[in-house]
Amino acid sequence: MPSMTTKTDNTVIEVLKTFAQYGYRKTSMANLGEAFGISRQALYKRFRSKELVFDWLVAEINSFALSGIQEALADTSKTMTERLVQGFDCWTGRYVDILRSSPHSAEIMDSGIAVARSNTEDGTTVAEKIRLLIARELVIEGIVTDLVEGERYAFVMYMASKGLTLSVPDRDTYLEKITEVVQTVIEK
Amino acid sequence: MPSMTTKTDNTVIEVLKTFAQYGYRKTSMANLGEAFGISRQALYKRFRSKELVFDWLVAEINSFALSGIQEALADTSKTMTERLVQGFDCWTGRYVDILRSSPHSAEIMDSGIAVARSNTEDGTTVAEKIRLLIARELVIEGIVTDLVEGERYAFVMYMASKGLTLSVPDRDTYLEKITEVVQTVIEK
DNA sequence: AGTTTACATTTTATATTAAAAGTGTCAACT
DNA sequence: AGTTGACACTTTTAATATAAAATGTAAACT
Repeated sequence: MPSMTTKTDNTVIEVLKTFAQYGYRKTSMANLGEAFGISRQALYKRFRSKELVFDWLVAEINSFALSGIQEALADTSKTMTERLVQGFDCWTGRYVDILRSSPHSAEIMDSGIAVARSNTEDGTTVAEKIRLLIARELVIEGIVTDLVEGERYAFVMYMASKGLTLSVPDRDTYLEKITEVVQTVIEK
Repeated sequence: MPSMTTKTDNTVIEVLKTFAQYGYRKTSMANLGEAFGISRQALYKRFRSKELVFDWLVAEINSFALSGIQEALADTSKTMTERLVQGFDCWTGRYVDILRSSPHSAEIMDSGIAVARSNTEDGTTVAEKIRLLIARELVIEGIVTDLVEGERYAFVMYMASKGLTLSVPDRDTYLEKITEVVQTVIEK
């Protein structure tokens, strides 16, 4: 797991837990203050509204995913499968327990996805960015011959990862199954 | 598309549409009667309750998926990719438009999945049955060397299909993307 | 950067009703 | 197999008022 990005991360997890527990609508600024470990009024000095807290959360999750994938792919001491599994864990896996144990997961995911759609400066989504990173690494490692093929591989793994989040009961099972997926796709 | 199974199918689609439109809870026996093209009282002569209508719907969808996959895989005049795509369309693709246009899709899918979990005589789920059918065909076609590998391939495609249903706006896009997935997994 | 108390305002939650809609089952009829 | 109209009963919804909670901002203070 990435270490540079894990500093501010406890609050991210706490805030996500809060939204997951109450659902977006019923989460109050007081609840969120608790998640941040500060008072409601202090939270208002950081964020003018609940919506901005949520936007911040999505941005944090996306930036953690992006840097997590980059770190994971860069660790050439590990096998490609291990690197990809770690990357997918940073991207989605680490939230499986929180989201699966909540009845509001669908709502939270939906809102998150809506925000994440037009989230980067250059107009591309985070998912597209990550897919390109994976594709490049697959080319470098000689697993595929060109970027187009690499993006197809990344696409299949990403979609399977999405499907897994619906089927899997916890993060451990997610990691087990995403490993199977990655192996099946890249080890030929 | 399979023809033998398409006879009773219009009502299946209408009933699914009805549940998707109103949500399970707010769907009344009168609504369902309309979907069947009969009166409410006549519907009571076929099903004692709404729950039994829903169970019937799930059973119909599962049996259509199973026979659809079997028919699709049996058509050796087509390429393996075409056969698998047609199979996945019978399994999930054909419901994408209905479910995506409904705000109650998650609710309906959840209930459906719950029923489908313990649905076949031999204790296995429909998904497991279909995965085995695909695995067998992949072995026969020489795409994989053994059943275990075939099941892994089928698992990846199934999970990617699940992920697609969350990402894709309509059935046409689903078909386009599932084709890409199948090609990437089986054409090596 | 944070705390607490305080405030006017808006937004939800709760409780009580009466009206409406849905349930499940008749019988008589096509 | 289906229709319609009717039935007693239960569940949902709608309307209303009141209480409770959350919002957003401020000031004085650590």
